[in-house]
Amino acid sequence: MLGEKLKELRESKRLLQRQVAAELKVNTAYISKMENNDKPVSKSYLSKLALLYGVSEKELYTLWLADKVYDVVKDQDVALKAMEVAEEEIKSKRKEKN
Amino acid sequence: MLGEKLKELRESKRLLQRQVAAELKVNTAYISKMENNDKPVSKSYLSKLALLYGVSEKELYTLWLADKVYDVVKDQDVALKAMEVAEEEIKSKRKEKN
DNA sequence: TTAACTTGTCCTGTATTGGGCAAATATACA
DNA sequence: TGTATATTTGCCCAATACAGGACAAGTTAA
Repeated sequence: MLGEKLKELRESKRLLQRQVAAELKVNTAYISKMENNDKPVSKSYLSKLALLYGVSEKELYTLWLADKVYDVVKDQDVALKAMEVAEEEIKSKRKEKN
Repeated sequence: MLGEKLKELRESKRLLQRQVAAELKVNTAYISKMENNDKPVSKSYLSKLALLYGVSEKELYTLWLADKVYDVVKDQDVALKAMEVAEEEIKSKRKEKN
């Protein structure tokens, strides 16, 4: 999800992986892997990528986090149920805070 | 969430941590930590616990997975949004399968 | 006071990250 | 068509993080 987004953004900006790689000071293989979900995107690059692509860091971070959640539950048949339970927990913790 | 459940179940069965610990062949400190969410519950114990407490392994597994999800998103202000995005991804992947 | 539970610290082993490098593929284009 | 450029893929590796506990000491509850 973050990978696809990054690819979309890069293409919409007409940038080459080579250019993005230079910006992040990594090689193109790593960029390719990020965009294809072969490697997790390192959190530390989110701000640079957001700046480069002109989107908010929050947007990228949300997708980054969604990827992490997805990794946890993918292929599990109780995935949706588990997420629902976790969601309720989040909500109830938030209420406590107030 | 799994921790609380395990504690509930144990108490409803009138078992001591010592007894459960013996069953799993670990010491009571570890049991205590599982029940208090100080340590993740090892997946490999779920079946034994389910048997011991007379509940389905699936039920415990769902809570176990919910814990994992919760760990990923807790304290993040985009938690709910991220989960929602991940949920959509799960659903769309499932549709693909058919 | 004793048994039950919790907490802090420590340790070992395994898994995961964050990459690089080289080779293989795909794409564009003259 | 050939060839250069872009991208992907496979394999590798070091560093770090995390799991799965043990143990001892501290607390709590009967």
